[in-house]
Amino acid sequence: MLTPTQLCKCLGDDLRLSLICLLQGQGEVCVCDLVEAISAPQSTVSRHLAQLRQCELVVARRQGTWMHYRINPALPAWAMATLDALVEPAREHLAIRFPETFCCP
Amino acid sequence: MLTPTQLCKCLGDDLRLSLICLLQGQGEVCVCDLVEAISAPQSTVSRHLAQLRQCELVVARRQGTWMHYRINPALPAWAMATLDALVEPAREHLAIRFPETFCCP
DNA sequence: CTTTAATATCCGTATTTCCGAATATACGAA
DNA sequence: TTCGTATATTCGGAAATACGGATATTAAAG
Repeated sequence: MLTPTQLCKCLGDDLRLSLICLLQGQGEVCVCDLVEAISAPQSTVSRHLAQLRQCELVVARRQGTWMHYRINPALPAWAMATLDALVEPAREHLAIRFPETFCCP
Repeated sequence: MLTPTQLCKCLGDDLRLSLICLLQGQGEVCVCDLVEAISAPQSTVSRHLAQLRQCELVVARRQGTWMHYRINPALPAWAMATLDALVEPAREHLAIRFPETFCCP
């Protein structure tokens, strides 16, 4: 079960916080879009996504060879509130820009 | 200036999050009370307090030989909102208990 | 000026975390 | 089955972080 310390540890990294910013309010996003938006090596993005999954901050759905990630909708209220407080200033600070077109249907 | 990632990094540690829980809503608390409440070596507590000060999450006021710490009242709104979301569940998870009597006036 | 109490800093060590190339896996198409 | 694409995991090494005993600093008291 997700603890406050774990949540903060997850969010206390530029790359993971960027991933959360890209997912928050976007429904599902596939890995290739995340890799492109973050412009980091695929293995790095995948490793951080696994960590977010481990903490149950995100959930994944496979569709063929693609994996679609989204914020875990079953997150406890305090965790949701934390994301709500952080995502907007984080988007600014990390200069998050969404991909112009999403690669997966 | 405090960034979202920095804030999360600060809160992503049991001891530092415990300190924040002890300070939140309590006004000023002196180091000896924090050391007692957390029951960790004094040098450890002091080191983490320095880190929180460095990020401007807390401010300190000297009164004689004592140091009184409190949450930085000038924290940006998003940081305040983050603390508000996290402190209550963190108090439960970390089993924070306040000292019965405070040692300093 | 010396002592005592409260707090901060130093320092060597142990642990954790991060990275990305290489490799493995899962799946659909031919 | 074989190939190609998307994603995950492995691995060794580099960097950051945490620890706590010892020591330094600061200030009040005698």
